[in-house]
Amino acid sequence: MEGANILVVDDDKEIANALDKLLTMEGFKVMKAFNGLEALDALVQHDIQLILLDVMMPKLDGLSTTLKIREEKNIPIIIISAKSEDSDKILGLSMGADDYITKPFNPDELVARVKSQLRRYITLGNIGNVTNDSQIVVGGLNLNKESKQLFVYGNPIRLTPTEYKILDFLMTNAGMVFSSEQIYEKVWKEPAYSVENTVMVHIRRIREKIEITPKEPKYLKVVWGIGYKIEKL
Amino acid sequence: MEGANILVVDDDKEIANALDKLLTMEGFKVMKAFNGLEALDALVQHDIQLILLDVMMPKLDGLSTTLKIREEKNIPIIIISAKSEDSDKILGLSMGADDYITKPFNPDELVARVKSQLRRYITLGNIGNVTNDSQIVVGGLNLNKESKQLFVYGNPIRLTPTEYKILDFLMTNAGMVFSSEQIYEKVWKEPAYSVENTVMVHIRRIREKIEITPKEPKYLKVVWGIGYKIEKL
DNA sequence: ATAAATCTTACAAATTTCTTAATATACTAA
DNA sequence: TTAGTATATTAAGAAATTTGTAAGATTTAT
Repeated sequence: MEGANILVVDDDKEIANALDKLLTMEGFKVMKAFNGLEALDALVQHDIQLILLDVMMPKLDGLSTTLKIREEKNIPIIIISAKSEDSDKILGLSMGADDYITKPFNPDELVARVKSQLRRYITLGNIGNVTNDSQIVVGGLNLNKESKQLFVYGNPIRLTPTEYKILDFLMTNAGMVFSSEQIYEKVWKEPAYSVENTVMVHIRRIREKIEITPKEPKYLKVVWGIGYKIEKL
Repeated sequence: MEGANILVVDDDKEIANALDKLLTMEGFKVMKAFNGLEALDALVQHDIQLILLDVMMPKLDGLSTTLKIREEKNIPIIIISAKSEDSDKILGLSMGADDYITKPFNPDELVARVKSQLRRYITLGNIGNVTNDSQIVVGGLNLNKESKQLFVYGNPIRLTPTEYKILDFLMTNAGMVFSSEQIYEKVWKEPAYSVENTVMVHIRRIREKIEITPKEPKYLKVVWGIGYKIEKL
C-alpha cells in the first residue's frame, strides 16, 4: 500500500497542495490535476491507484469526471466537496464514487478513508489496469475475462475452454436470446451445418456447474437471465 | 446486487428494525443480530455479503467485532455510530471497516453507501467467503487461492491442478527451500518411495509458464525466490 | 394425444495433463 | 581435468479430462 499512486484533483491549488503534502507524508506518491479533463488525461498517462476528486471545478466537474472514469476504470474514487447536503452525497455515490468526504475535513480521517479504500482495492488483488470490461457481471454470475474464471456468488468455478466461450458470449449479450445454431456459429466460428445438440450439452454442463436449481423453474429457457434457446429463431 | 444478504447488528431493536425495513424495501435480504457475538455467529452460519455494525453494544462492541471479523473475512463492514468524533472514525476505519456513518443518518445516504460498498465488492468478483489469506504475493507472482489463478505481473496464467498445488506450497512457504521429495510428499500427500523426477518436470513446466528466463541465471535453484531444490536436504 | 422442443444420459473420440525414463548439461570436489 | 552428483531437458506412453454424438426421456404447446 505504501507507494500507491494517488491523483489529487482540485482547482483550488492551496487545497491540492495541502492534500499533496498530507498524503506524501503518509508515504503515497501524489500527482495533481486541476480539473476533470486534466484528471482523465493523467489517468491514461500514469498508473494511478486512487483518485481524490473535488466536485466543483472548471471544464469538467467532479461528478461528470466520475462518470467518465467509470466508463473505463474501476479504481477507487473519493469525492471531496464543500456541498455537504445529503442529496449530493447520494448523487456522488450512485455515480460510482466509493466515498464522499465533505470540506472541511479532518486530515486524519481523510487518510484513514484513503487507506480503507486502498486496502479493499489491493486486498482483492486488483492493482493495475483493471478496466471495467475485463469482467461481466450478470445476476450472481461474475465472469472474469482476463483470467477466464467464473464466480457464482463468489465461489470460483472451473470452466473448460468451450464452456467459457459460451458463457462469455451469452453474458456479453445478456438479455438477448439465441438459438443453438447462433451460439454454435459465434463460439465455434464455423457454420452449423447439422442441428446437433452439442451446444445443448454444453449448456447443460454449465448449468450443472453453476447449479441452476432444477426444481422450481423446470424446463428453463434461460441461464439466469442469460439468453439461450434451442429452437430456431 | 439485489438480493445480497446484509447483516444488521445493533442492540437498539428499534434502529435494527428500521434498518431492516429500509434495506428490505431496497430489495436486500436482511438478517439481524443484537451484539457482536451474535454477529460473529451469524457470519459463520450464513452467507453474508455486507455488515452494518453499531459501535456501542453489550458483550462485544462494534470495534472489537470488526477486528474479529477481519481475522476471518473480507466482506464490507460499515460502522454506524452515535460517536461522531473524528478519532472514532479513524479508529474504526483503521481497524478494517470500510465506511463509517454517524447517527442520526440520512436513510438514502446509508442506502447509497451500502450500494457503493456492494458494488465494489461484487465488481471485483468477490461475493462470498473471501478470507484475507486468499492470495499470496511473491515477487511478481500473485496466486489467488480462491480462484486457483496465477497472475504473473498481472497477466493471468492458467495452471493445471498439480502445477497449482506445487506453486501454492512453494509460495506459502516462500523463502524456504525444499527437496523434490519434500514437495512430492506435501503435494501428493503420499510418501515418495522412488526418487523420480516427476516434481522436476512439473517445476520445469511452471518455469516455462511464468517465463523464468533460461538465459542469464542459468542452472537456477529457485523459482523467483520460491524455494525448490532437488537434492536431498 | 401428438408433435416439437428441450433435457438427460451414456459412451467414444479428441485433447490435455501426468508420469516415467532416457539423455543432456552444469556444478563440485578431488 | 575428471569423475561423480545435482539439475535440466525432452520425448513418449498412461491417465485423466474435455468434447462431440446419439439415443432416449421429459416437458410444453396444440
